[in-house]
Amino acid sequence: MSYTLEKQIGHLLRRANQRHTAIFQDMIGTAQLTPRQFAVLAKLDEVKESSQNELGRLTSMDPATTQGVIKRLLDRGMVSRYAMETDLRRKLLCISPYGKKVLKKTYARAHLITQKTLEPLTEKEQESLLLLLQKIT
Amino acid sequence: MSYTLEKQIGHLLRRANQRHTAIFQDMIGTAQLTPRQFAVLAKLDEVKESSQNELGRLTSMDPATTQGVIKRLLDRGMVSRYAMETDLRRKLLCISPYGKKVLKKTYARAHLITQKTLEPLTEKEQESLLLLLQKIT
DNA sequence: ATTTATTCATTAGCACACATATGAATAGAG
DNA sequence: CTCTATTCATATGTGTGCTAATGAATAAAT
Repeated sequence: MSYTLEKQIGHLLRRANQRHTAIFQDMIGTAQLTPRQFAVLAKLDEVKESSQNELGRLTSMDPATTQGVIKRLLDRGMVSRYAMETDLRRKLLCISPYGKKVLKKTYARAHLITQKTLEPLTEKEQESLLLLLQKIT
Repeated sequence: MSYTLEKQIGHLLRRANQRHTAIFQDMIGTAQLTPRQFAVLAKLDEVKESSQNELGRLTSMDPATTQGVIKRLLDRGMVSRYAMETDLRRKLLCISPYGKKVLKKTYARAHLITQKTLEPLTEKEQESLLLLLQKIT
């Protein structure tokens, strides 16, 4: 009946995620963005425009979660929303000039956060971990 | 300026965790336990008794989160709570007979959930992943 | 032995994350 | 060209997960 919580993949994934989130929180600085908010801004900067649900799919969030994240970014003026004439269900989203400005200042910090998270590993181990995680995704 | 969300450690950890949670949800069966609830029951079965905060530390949850998880397990009669005479701040927790019964029936499923989560990887890759995750924790 | 610091459990508030349901709008099949 | 199925955004409810604050109790230090 040996069951060791500390060696379970679920527990380890959760703890690793926990640590990364804490590092993110610590190092993200004055931008005051959450990991999800940053991911959405970065993706929106990449694709330029997108509907809400589509953006959620691009960042691996379900519609209900996406709605909340976008709402907070709208409230803070980092994202703009327009009605779409060709499809009245959709509302097109794009990053606002302010959102873009914040994002640009945050990329460097995001890089440092990634470094700090992977710090305990060698270069090869880092690549290996990313590869293995991609495989189970 | 190249920033690829899909290759970020944070994003990959989150997605891997997401997938594991979904598998857990799918396969946990009639016990209707969440990953956290199962972790707490398993740990409580291991240590036999513990205060709430201590149990939280053993399962990597902060006191506020622990409180909610324990409350739901208490409501469902899977955990019992006693006042502690030597330290009036603490309340001793232990798994109830019903909780133990549910837990025993769930261990096998937990094992299958782990297998399913790691399925895309070879045996060596699985060990490697667990090791790397432990290192960044 | 009194002050100070720490710990315990709880609460409030914010931010995901998911299931499920809704009404509106579009797309697909006959 | 209807009827049906799907998609879009939203809403509600539950369950983490965190910060910060609280009051009660214990431990540590002078």
